[in-house]
Formats: sequence, C-alpha cells, structure tokens
Amino acid sequence: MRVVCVAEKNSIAKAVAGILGGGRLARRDSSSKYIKNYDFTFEFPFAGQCDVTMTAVAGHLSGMDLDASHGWGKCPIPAVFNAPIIDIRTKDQEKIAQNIRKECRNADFLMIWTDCDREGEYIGWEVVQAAISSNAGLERNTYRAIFSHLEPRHIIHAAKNPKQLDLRAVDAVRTRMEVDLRSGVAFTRFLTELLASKVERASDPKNKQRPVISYGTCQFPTLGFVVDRHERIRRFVSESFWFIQVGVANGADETFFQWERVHLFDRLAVAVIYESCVETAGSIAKVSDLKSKSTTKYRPLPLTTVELQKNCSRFFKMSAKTSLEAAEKLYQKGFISYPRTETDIFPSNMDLKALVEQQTLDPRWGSYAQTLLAETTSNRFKWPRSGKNDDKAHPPIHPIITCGSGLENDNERKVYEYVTRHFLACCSEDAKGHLTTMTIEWGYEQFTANGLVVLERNFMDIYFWAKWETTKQLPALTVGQEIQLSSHVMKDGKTSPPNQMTEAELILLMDANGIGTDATIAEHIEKIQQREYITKKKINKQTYLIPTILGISLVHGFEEIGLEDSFAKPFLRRQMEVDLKLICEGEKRKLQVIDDLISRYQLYYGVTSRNQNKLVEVYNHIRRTVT
DNA sequence: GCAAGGTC
Repeated sequence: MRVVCVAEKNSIAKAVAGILGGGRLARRDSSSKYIKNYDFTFEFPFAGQCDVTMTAVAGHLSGMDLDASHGWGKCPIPAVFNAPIIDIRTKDQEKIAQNIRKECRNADFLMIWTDCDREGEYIGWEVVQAAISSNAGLERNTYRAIFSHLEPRHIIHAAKNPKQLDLRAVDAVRTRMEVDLRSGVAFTRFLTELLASKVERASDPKNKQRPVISYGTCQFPTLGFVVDRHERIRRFVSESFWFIQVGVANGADETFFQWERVHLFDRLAVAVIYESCVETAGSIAKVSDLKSKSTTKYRPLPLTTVELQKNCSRFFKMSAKTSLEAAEKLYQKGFISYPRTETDIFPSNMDLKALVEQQTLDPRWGSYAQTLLAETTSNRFKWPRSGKNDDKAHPPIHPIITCGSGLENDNERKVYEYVTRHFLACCSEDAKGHLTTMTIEWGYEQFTANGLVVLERNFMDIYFWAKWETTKQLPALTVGQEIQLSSHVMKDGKTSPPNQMTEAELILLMDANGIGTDATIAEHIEKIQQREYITKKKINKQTYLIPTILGISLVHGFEEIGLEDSFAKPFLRRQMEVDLKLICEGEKRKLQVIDDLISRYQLYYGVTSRNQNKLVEVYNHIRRTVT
C-alpha cells in the first residue's frame, strides 16, 4: 500500500518524515523549489506496512478572484457582490499542485498533515481537491492527522489515530475569503473612481499618477485606530488640577508622600482641605500604617509573534515587518523555531533544558545559561509560566541552535538576541523584592510613600529591558509615631494629551480586537502606509504613526454618512469572526453567513454611493483646513 | 490597479 502525506510547509514535512521514518528516509526533489518529497516506510493502522511519501505545500494552494468578465472597469461595481468566483493559482502554486497530483496518482491513501488551525483545515481541503483530480479514489481514502507539536511520540500517535478533515472549518475560511474579496474589490474600485483623481499625493504632490484607494476589512479598522488617536490628541483640552504634597526628612534627603486623593480638579476644594490640615495639625503628621510584603516581578510569558513584534519595535525601533522578516530568515537558517505563533504555553514534554544547554557557549549569555543549569544559586532553571493561548499548531518562539557570532545581518542579530534572552528569561526565576508602604495622616488626609528593595534580580540579569529598581529607603518610623513634616504644599498641574500612536501600541490594539493575524498584522500596517493613509514620523527618537489628510478624510467621510462603526471600527470584522466560529461549531451555515454579510455590504454600498459627494466634501474640507 | 490568509 502507498500513502501520501502532505504538510503545510516543507519544514514540517521534513520533521514528521524524520520521526515516522525513524531516520531511514530518501529525499527527492519536486517540481517546486520550495518542496521536497521524503520516502520511507511506516505501519498505519488502516493499511499495515506502507510505502510513504511525505511532501508539503507552501501555504495556500490557490487563491480567489472574480471571473474574467468582472475585472476592473468591465462591469458595474455593484455586480461585484454577486459575480461568479473562481479559484486561481500562481505559477508557484501550480508547480506545487503538480507535485501533489503526480505523487497521488498511484496512492491508496492520502493523509493531511497541515497545521491544526482553521486555515490549515482549508489548505488540507485544497490539497484533497488537487489530489482527487489525478486520483478520484482518494476522495474516500483521505485521513487527517491531528497534532500540535513535533514531539516524536505525539507525532506517531497522530499517525496511528487519524481523523477526518473538519469541513465546517473549511466552510468558515471560504466564507471569510469570499466576504473579504467582494467587499474589498467593490469599495476599492468605488473609492478609487471617486477620489483618486482628486487627492494629492502626500509623498509627492507633483505625482499625478492615480493612486489606488483601497478598502479592506482589516486595512480600515487599522487606519481607524490611528485616526482615533490623532483626533483624541487634536480635541484634547488640558485641565488644571491641584493636589497636596507633604515631605518628611529622611537623613540628608526628603521623602515625598502622595496624596490618597491624587488630585482634584477644584482649586477651592483643595485649598479648603489644605487649610483645614494646617489648622488642625500644623506641621505634625502621624504614621497611621506601615505595610511590608515580599513582591515579585514576573518573568515574561513564552514568546508569541505579536509580542516579538511589539518588543522589537520598543527595544530596537524595528518595524513589525522588519522584525518578522528577520525572524523568518532565522527560522529558515534553523536558528529559531517557527516565528508565526499565537501559543504562549510550552508543551509539557519539550526538552527545554537541552535548549538552554545549547546556549552555554555563547559569549554574551553563556555563563548565565550555565548558572541556570548548575542549580547552585537561587536562580536555577525553572519551567516557564503558561499563558492562555494555544494555536494548536506551533510552540512559542524559541532558539533552536546557537549561532555564535555568525550573523552578519544587523536585524537578524538583534532579533536572535531578543529571542534568546527572552527564552532564557522564561526559564529563569522571577525577580524578588520587598515592598514597604508607609501611610501618614496629616489632619484628616492620608498620604503614602513606597520603598522597594530588589533582593534577587534573577531573570532581569538576562532580560535587561525589564526595569525594576531599588528605590530610596523610607524614613525609619513606626506606626503611631508623630513626625514633623519637612514640607507641606499645595501644588497644581495640568493633564497632558495622549501621545501619538506607536507601532507597538497599534499591534496591541489590532491583536486585542482580532484585526489580522500573527502573520498579517505587519502587512496591514505596511499596506496603509503604502496607500498613504498614514505616515511614520520621528519625534525625539520615538517613531509615531500619523494619519495623512487622505487617511483622516476616509475615516471622517464614512463617519459623515453614518457608516463609521462598520468601516473604521473593528466591530464588523469582529462580528464576522463570531459568525465564523458559529460556522465551525455547526450553529450557522456558510451560505447564510455569506448572504448576511454581503447584503450588509450591499446596503452600505447604496448609502455610500448616494452620499458620495459628502466623501469628496470631507476630503476637500480637511485638505483646506489642514494646509 | 482591487482583499486577507497561508508561506518562501
């Protein structure tokens, strides 16, 4: 019997073949340069001892488009909402499909080994379609391996206990694809026809070439976040506040105590309170409470893609796209694990100590890794904390092998260093400290001061971006003791506007609102820059994302015609995610959801086209008022 | 010339 196994990418095919083949496998080239075929033998429960070929695809095996008669300019735009849809392949995808057809021609069974997530299920279905086009019998002889990591016993168990593809997940992905395509194409054509000839290129006003003004279910909410922040800053009105601050002599120094009420926006009220304190207590206060407790600063959670992008942006000022590209290169060279993951829990049977061992020779952190393993100090190897996310496809990002000083590319070196330090920090002890809080009463008001002593730095020795430092010591006083204040004043201040949006914040917002995925968040940010909806601006070493006139106008334009919530906010995309989950759970049907969402977009299209003058007016207005 | 999602 002959079995063909297909993974989502070559690296998984190679690893799984290595495990199932027990080291005895032959490697053949395929018609695609990305894909190898691995031959070995394995005993499957459904077919006994078999000749096996393990191969892979490289992500999706096809894409979607409208049929040729509905190209740009060939049909009225609203026809896009119900035009026939065709599956298309790029040249690379065609080569990969060709390999699948060829390998499956004389196969008795097909086993799908794509990632166990929603897109993986769909890719598995695409593989089945390609396979049955050359061997129809496989339709009834297809299995699906369920696995979530590459530990050998787990993989063998998956091979011995095959299941079936989850067709509901396939339906859910098909739904997303169709809704994204129809809404994206329709509104992109509409906005481009309406505005492209009227907008001035932010980057180059002399450039008269018509830009594309695109709409996408992820692009617009992403833009919405940036514009929203910009508007909050623009509309911000500073408010004055007043507060009371008291000080106590502490050796040659003075310790200031924070008012329990922090601050109030009523000057007279603060003045009255202040005067009453002076009247009742003069400059004498009393220690009313003294609390002392051990405290911990937690080591980081296992590393996900979103966290990697956020922190590379913070620590190295690297864009999300750049850090993901560098991580991708490091992965291809075998230095780090797969870089696109949502998982922040290490599988319990992974040999993490062996990975720490790998790092003991590195001049930068080798001695730290040795200390962890030696277990002679309090900072010994400790199994990482577990987060709450598991994508069932990939483990958290971690270093695989040490790269010494062998990385010439600056970004790759930084990302490798970050991944490794983060990993070692995950396997370390939390930092330990001691926190003392002193409360003093002056008049009828309470004031507090904190004193922190960091006792053990532990993971912070390797993860030096974490800030947690010993503060000045509190004055030596006991509860009930009366003290002479060294100062008491009423002060004022002003509330300050929020900062402009950083890329790290935008990534956080997108992730929290389900806009894009670990693999695509960076692309969406990149896309709205390329469309000139936002631009990067450097202010004092920090890079901020600022919306352009066009970006602001698009958001306000849809606001003006009452469609803000559907277009520039994350709600609609999130609603679709909810519906996709319901499809996966069998609670809703694909056709019903598509119909529902497409009807809504048709409705919005009607509103938008009836109010198109308003979109233009908003653009012209904002352009006049800003420049 | 249009989307978002995989992966290289």
